[in-house]
Amino acid sequence: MPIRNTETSRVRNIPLFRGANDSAFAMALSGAFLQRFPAGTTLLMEGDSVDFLYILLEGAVELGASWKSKDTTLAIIRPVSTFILAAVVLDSDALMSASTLERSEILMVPGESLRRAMKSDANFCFAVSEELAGCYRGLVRSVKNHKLRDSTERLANYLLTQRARQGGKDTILLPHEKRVLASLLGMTPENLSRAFAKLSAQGVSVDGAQVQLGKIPALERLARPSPLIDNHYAQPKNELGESHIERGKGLLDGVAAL
Amino acid sequence: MPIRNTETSRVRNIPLFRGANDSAFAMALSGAFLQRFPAGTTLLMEGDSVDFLYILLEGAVELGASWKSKDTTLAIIRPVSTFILAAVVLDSDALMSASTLERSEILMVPGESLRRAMKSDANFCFAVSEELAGCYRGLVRSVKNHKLRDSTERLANYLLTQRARQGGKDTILLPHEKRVLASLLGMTPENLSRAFAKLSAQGVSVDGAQVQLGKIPALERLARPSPLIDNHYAQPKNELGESHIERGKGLLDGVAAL
DNA sequence: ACTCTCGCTTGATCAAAATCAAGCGTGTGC
DNA sequence: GCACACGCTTGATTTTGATCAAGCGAGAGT
Repeated sequence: MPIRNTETSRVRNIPLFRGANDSAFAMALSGAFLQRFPAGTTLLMEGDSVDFLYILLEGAVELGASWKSKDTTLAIIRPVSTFILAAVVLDSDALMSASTLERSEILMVPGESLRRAMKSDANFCFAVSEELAGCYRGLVRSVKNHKLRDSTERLANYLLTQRARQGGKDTILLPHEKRVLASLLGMTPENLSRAFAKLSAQGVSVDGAQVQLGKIPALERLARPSPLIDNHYAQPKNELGESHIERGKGLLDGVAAL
Repeated sequence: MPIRNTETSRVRNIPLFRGANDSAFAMALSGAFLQRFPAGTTLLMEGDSVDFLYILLEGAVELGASWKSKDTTLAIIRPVSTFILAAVVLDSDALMSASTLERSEILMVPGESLRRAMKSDANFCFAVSEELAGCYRGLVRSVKNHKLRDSTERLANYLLTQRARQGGKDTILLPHEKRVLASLLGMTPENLSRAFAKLSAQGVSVDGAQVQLGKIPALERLARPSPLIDNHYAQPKNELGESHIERGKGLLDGVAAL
């Protein structure tokens, strides 16, 4: 599918491409095409060779991994963000699988074009480094989240993060099915239910996808959110829910779709 | 401490700098200095602003994190490799603490010089992107390792990875204290002992830092090592034990100091 | 030699999470 | 309407890992 002007300008304005010069931008997008996928489509399996950088324009995609009949969700991508950038830069195989959670619109940029553009424009290349560094830091947060907190604490922090991102109101909307959320938070759906039940002591009440946070102070006391693990300030997100607010000394960064 | 020629040429030859042009290399290292630290020195705490890229030339350093009086080891760095590159690229605060496990020799490169060098030389900047992508993929492996395997499986895979890296012999030497290893593998020292005990069924016997792997096939049956999680082929390592064998289509990559 | 410390192990107990097994409610398709 | 599937919840049970509490053995300092 051909790329329309609207898409081009949307992509031109994401942090990755904003600083690129016109010829590098044109070079990167040469051979790129737009594709639409229904929900539940597998875009990429673990171990596949990666030929394109994916840029999610609409919809949602899940990055996951599996081993010995277990599987887990590593991140959920929301527009506008790129994914599998690291594999593209190294021209190597995918370490994660990717599949659409909703009907999605994805711009597919040939890896070779992207790498050539990087080598032709140091500013663009620097932006790619920044993006990768942001992804890396998002993952560091994720590892800390998993190694240092138990499942109830992870859920409590997830709720507070969503609250911050959804405007600070005391009622939030879970953006995904609970089973997906459970997998993202590293637990079973059963335990997610139980974790919600435990948090009723902190004023949390659930009705479908709606969650009321009744006693924020109590919830914060349990969750102890930390800017070194949680990023409450991301909105446009990349591979790991990473915001580019990160740019700029001292500002908040990173983060954890989880 | 001034930088000697030997150090300069060692650094010049690591993947990060090999492709840089001479002026970018000189620019990056302008203002760099060499420093020696005894074992147990804290180099950096979580949340500190990061002014230097660290390049470990000798010794070993532990990257860790803590929350609510718990702490964990995220990675162990061995020469020659860089660490906290991501924070330097984004000029932001450290998400991990760093401290020496042994007496260490570290080259400290001012962040600002590094960023200027990146912007002046697209090839160098590309190498930084590759390095970051490798770090990122190492962390992805780490997350998979933790979310998909239980502690005994992690230990079994760790042993097989060490075996491969130490030359394939059936006796390996644990490179760190067991308590550090336990933290890296995401368990308590007590449970590490018990995990070793369980693996005696797979022919594993421990004597201090020496570990005999008596029945490799049995151990592999339990461990089910996967190239998408474990990297058996790394030797020179970066922030996450990442090897730059990764470069080059199709070759193995990533990995998991853990 | 003698303690002291320290790293490690072992056992007993406890807490957290996975698993197994129903059941409930809503929406879809027939 | 009715059956069915599906996502979610709840309870019972098992497994896994953490915590608590000794104890062991090697090495350092006195």
